[in-house]
Amino acid sequence: MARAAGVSQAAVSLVLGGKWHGRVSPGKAEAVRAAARELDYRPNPAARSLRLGRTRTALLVVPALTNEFFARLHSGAARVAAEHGFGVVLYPSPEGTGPARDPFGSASDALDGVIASSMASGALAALRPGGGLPLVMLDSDPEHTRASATVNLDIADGMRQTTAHLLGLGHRGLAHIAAAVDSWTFGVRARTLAGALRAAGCPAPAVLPAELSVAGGMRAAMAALAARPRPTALVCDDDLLAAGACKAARRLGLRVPEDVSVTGFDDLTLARAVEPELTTVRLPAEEAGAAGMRALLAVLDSRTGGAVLDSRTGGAVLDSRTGGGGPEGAGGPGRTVTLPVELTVRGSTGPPPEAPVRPGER
Amino acid sequence: MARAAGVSQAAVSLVLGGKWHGRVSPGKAEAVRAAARELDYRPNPAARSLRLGRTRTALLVVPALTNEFFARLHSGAARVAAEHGFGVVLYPSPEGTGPARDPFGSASDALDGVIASSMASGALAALRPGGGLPLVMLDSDPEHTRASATVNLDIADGMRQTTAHLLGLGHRGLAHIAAAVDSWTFGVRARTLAGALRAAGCPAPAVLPAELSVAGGMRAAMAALAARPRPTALVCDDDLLAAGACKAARRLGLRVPEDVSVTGFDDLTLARAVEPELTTVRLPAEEAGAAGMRALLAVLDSRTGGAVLDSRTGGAVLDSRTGGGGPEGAGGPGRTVTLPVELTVRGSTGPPPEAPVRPGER
DNA sequence: CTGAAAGCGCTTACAG
DNA sequence: CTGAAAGCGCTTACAG
Repeated sequence: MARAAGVSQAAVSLVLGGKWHGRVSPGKAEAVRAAARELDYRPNPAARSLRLGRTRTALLVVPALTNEFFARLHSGAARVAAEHGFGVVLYPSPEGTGPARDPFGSASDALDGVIASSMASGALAALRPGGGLPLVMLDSDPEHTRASATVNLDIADGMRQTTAHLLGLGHRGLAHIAAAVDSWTFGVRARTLAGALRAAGCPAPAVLPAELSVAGGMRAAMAALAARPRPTALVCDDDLLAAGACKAARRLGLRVPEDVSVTGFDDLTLARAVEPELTTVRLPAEEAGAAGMRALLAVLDSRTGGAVLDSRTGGAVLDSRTGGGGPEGAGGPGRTVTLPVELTVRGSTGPPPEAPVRPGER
Repeated sequence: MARAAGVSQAAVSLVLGGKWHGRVSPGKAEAVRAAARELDYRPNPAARSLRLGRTRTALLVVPALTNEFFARLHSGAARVAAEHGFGVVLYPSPEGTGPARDPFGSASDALDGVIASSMASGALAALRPGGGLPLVMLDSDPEHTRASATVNLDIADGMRQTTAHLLGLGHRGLAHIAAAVDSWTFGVRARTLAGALRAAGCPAPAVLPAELSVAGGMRAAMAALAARPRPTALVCDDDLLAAGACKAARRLGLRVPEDVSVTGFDDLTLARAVEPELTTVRLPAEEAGAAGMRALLAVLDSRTGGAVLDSRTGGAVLDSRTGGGGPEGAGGPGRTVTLPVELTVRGSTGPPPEAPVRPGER
């Protein structure tokens, strides 16, 4: 551009790249900037990528973007990426929670790194980015060693809060409407619920596997509520399942929460649309996406000696983190960050029938 | 790659590009393919883009991906894109339905084309892709001349079906819970509803603007239901608003549909999660996204003399279209395609109180 | 049919 | 401080 527009040739690169001090005279630099402004010049990213060997592009692998949780996750990741001149490409996964098959076989862009969230257990092996691409795992088993960093939500604590809330209300007979998805995040929910009940001296929960949808939750809850003695609370792995559980109760002539309490997970828009509104664990999805992207950028930065972040932001990645990520921030290579979650109590839970809260028990 | 792996140099390009017949001997061609398989070779897309001047990347501009409608739209567009070796990048728009400010100022990839959906009226002017990038509009004013093609949903027909359904049940006093978003799609809904009621000799509907959310719908519906005579049906621009309207009714001690009927638009997951389930217009969002991408690919193809599609699929774009796009298919340059929509009747509508359906009136 | 070369637009050493 | 050049990995004319 500047060849025609003003002054020299590749001084443009130096000036626009911000590394001209002591290499280009101030007058020339200003001329370059003026010309760039004038022509609305933008460096060709393909040429840039070819030269640099980096693409400023991250792949985000999620089970399904039509799930609001993952849409929020994407939103947070894309925001942070954009702040640093990065793009996000989504693995075009088919509908459903199936794992990605071969994200790297598609004609996608070349990638600088990968962020994968909530993958099914078996899908980890399939994640084989060639050439040692940095991989950040979200909502996944921190023991997975392939990951440069892991950003998790405190799923276990969310389930503990849920259980404590129900036990505090006086419930003893719980059923678990469990997502029929073989992933770490749902495994934690099941184990934590079972463990908390055991610790409280309650009977083990009935476990009803459910397809991850409103209809699936309804079917599983119908079965759960047919058992005798009937459970007084249904702990659902997800708000969709919880909405379905509420429908099942109503269909059976039971009132929520008077006859049966229902809890969810996620705090989707849906949680406040249904009646009664759902008691659910709010998961900071957008923050998780943002933290995941920050962690990836940090890994990239450390591998290139600061080239990733400095070129645009002066390396402020770790300063702009969303609070709550623990004292160490969004996580450097190999680290695991766990974001706190919080139970939001709404109308779908109450004391069990014929068993009012005993004073002193919370 | 093949330099080290097997035979010649740029014969690789010919062979892998599928244009080697009569230019490379069959033996060599096979050797190249074997080597490529062996090394899991993939051409560097940056180099390819630099050379070709095309990036096989489309920008999808939507108000907010956390809205399920747009997530589905994206899903359809991404699927078709992937089938043709294209990528989709999303404009990283902030939450909310605000228009995109400057999709092209970001450090995004270079683009081959743009698909924009449901933009606010004022946002059209801001859509200024440099260099005459092809633009496909979705769910937008077909009069907008900047677009190479337009893919619409038959919003007007959906509203007519809704109105006919309610009038058929005996309703005469309708209120319109209208999304407070200045876009073509919501303008059509308002005009069509008003027109249909006028044509039927009914009073004009009260129009209550509402923020596009459950809470917004609830607030507007509370106001609508405070009017006297009270409307017997609330026509909502969106399922979120409809869910809010149901909550408002319940809060006022009114039953849905016995005391007041409620209709929505979109057929989101939410529509079947609430109780009663929503009567709503199902919008084929994924098909619209797919048709939009097909239209864009067709434009690109015509501009490059077939290079876009032939290289991978033999130009089968227009053959693989989802049915229902009208006799002309997904649309060539400058054309408008309108996808049909269908009212889905569920539990949130019924006869008005004290006005049973008169026999013969549908 | 085969091979050597040009050139897409950048960035970064490398001589002046 | 300035300028001319190399080279990232492709694709496509262009001579043999």
